[in-house]
Amino acid sequence: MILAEITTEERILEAAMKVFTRRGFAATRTEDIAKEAGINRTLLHYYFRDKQTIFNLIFETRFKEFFKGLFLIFEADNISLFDKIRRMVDHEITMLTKHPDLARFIITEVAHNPQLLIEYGTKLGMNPRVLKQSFEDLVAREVNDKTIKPIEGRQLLMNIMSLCIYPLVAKPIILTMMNVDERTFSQMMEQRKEEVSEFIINAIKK
Amino acid sequence: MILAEITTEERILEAAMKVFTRRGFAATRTEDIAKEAGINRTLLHYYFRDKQTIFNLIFETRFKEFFKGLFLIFEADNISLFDKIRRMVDHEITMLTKHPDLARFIITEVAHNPQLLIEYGTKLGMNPRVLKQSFEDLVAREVNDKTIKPIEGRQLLMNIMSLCIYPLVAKPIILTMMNVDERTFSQMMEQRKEEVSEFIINAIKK
DNA sequence: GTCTATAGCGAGATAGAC
DNA sequence: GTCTATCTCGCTATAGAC
Repeated sequence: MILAEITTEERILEAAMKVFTRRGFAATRTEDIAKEAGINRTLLHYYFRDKQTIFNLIFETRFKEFFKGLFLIFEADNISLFDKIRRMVDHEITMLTKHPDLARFIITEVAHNPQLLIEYGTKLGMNPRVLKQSFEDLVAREVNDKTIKPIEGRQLLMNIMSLCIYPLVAKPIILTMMNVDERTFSQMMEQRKEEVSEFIINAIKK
Repeated sequence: MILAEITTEERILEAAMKVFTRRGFAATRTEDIAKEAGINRTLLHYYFRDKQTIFNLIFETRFKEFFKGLFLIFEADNISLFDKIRRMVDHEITMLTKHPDLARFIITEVAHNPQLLIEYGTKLGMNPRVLKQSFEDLVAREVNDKTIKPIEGRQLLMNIMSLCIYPLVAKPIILTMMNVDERTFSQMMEQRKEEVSEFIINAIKK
């Protein structure tokens, strides 16, 4: 039974993850977290000092989840641009489909407090400029070799991220506007894993 | 001097627009709005009953701003698919560059309360399904005529919206990650007005 | 219409019993 | 470790003077 034990601490973190990610810091009440965890609100303060402490733990975890896989693909060597795009698209859509509120959470919290991005980015050893540069250089080489149409690396990068991330960020709007249910939406995202890569490659190949 | 008069009521609405759009309902304090307007907090309650009342007024205005132009383009007849795409892209990027926090505001508030989309959509006489259908039919015809590669209308629509809206939604992240200043960012968005249309058209044309 | 003062309440945090 | 009771504070909203 020891393996099956879920400690109160874990229950709190699990619940805080759900609630913070769905509602954001400002709209979350500690009472919501306690209810979600099925525990008394006081226990939050016993295990973690205060709301902000719990939030910081959650944010770090989710921040890592959001960025880490992408940065690994950035760093990967000896991969063609097209394959890199395919990997990025597949990874982003797969990850965000599993965690539909994650992108909106990271974006809104960073918008409210841009310092978070610098702080946790540094903490995780990310150096955005270097990594972005590696992608931009790869694109520049392909443009120079005339294997793809002229495009700035940073514009292409924005296009890739947009096509993967936006549908999940805007999911609540899309569900209503397109009148689809959760199941159909999942199928559409599944379909995008293939189609978006090809869409991008068709857009840039000569 | 009468024309130059700005009433207290207008000042409050102007301030509320800024603060709500930047911070969202939950993170906004009425004190923030009062400070931004340069007035006493009590006056908010004199002119408008409470925080929620002000928010509703602001949300309706901003909701209209976000959706209206797009729906007019949807409805426009006798325009080729490619031209419709060009118009949508130009309109969305122009509008969102002017109001950089608007998309994030609409998305997060709707995510917290999906009923808003139905309520205000109906109020403004939008019927998303019909309008989306008109676009999907147009795409289906072009696919059928073999003038463009096979693609579902709703996937194409998502791609268009993604490429226009995401960079503005994620602006706070992009500024840091790409190490660009406000001015450079504006230039990048200006550049996108042309490039995104061509990117999409290249992706789907035969 | 605009201000000061204050009521009222919701939410975070703590004390202390068990 | 977990609970009940309570303190405190910040924020919304209102009363009432001017």
